[in-house]
Amino acid sequence: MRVSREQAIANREKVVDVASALFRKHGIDGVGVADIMKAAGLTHGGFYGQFDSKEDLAAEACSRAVLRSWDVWISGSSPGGLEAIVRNYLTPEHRNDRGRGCLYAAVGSDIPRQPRAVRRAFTEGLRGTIEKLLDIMPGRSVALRRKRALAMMSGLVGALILSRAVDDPRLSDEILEGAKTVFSHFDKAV
Amino acid sequence: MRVSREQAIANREKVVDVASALFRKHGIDGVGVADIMKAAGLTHGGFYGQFDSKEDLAAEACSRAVLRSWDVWISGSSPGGLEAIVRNYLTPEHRNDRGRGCLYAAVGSDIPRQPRAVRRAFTEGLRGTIEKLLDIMPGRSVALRRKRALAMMSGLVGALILSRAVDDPRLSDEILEGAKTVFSHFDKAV
DNA sequence: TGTACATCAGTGAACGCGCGTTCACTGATGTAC
DNA sequence: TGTACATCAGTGAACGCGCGTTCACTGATGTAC
Repeated sequence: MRVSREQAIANREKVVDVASALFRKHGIDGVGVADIMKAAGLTHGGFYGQFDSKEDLAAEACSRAVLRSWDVWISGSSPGGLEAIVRNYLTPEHRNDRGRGCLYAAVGSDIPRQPRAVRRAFTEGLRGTIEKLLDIMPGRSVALRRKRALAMMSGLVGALILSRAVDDPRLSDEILEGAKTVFSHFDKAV
Repeated sequence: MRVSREQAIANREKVVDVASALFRKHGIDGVGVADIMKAAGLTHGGFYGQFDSKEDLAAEACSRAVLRSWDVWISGSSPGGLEAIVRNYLTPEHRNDRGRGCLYAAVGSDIPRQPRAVRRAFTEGLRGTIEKLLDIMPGRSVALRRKRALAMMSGLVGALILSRAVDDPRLSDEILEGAKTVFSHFDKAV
């Protein structure tokens, strides 16, 4: 059943989109090629006509996941600056919606075990996000602003990961609240 | 080949120890029961004489991983207080040695996908660590000290996860350094 | 203390299952005349 | 514009493999006399 060239391109896009959500929700090793293709409305056999391997798709899906989340938050939180980013990032909604949330928090501790291409995609995404955070970070020198950007990134990602890992909803909320309070104006220290 | 009762108990301990390291190094879903038993010097068939399931072992191994890392760091960093904990936690050695490092950073983003018993073990471990961090955290009120403890925990775990995920050694070192600088005296803010 | 037997920790083959990947095939699309 | 054929996106069965788990078995340990 051949389809038109545009349809084939649209199908490929759909697969990457669906994969970018499923990988974040269930982990890269937690979803199969067949699951992804099924969620995209296709059968698994056609996968290797579009991608070299699952690893190939994972790298592309990671790049896209970064673009679809962080880039939007940073420009979308623009008027409020850093405080607005912290407020938008550390919400119960973000915690509960892994599939559309931050890639770094969703698969962070899996990445060291992933193949090179996936790690590279993650790294380049993170590098870009840090760069953008640096642009709006206050501080006397670039070096200090960069340190703050890296620390803030760590704090946000860590808080989201722990709030998702924890089994107790009260502790989970507390983690989000604590991190929100502290990181909202942690740039006044140091 | 029956062994003595003490030997059997020692073997079980060995399995939990080995599992606690392998789970941190390769992820809970990244090591098989056979791998663990082999590393403990046994064959995989005997596993179910000692444990109900892989999940059962994973929960026990997580509890042990917490006791063998955080409890030691907190009491071991005692004279230097918080600053010493930050300094000891955010080192290249800790980043490079996942098997003997912090459980929260090693498997944090996998935990939401783990069975209930494993999540509970993680949660109770984290709750205890937070409590101990709270005891040495400065601040006017308990509520503030608790918020700081939660935020510091998030910052440390997030920084270690990102420094491990990243493919570029320079960026990785930078993350550790940035977080160390900021979190060493972030309690002076807020 | 020594012997005879029951117990049970550990062995290794086997199971069912889901995974990533391959492949012969199908039939609508794209192209050449 | 219409027809005949080549192309190739997508199908679904099949592959080899590793996983968690089960089970009949082994033989040293523990126990009863």
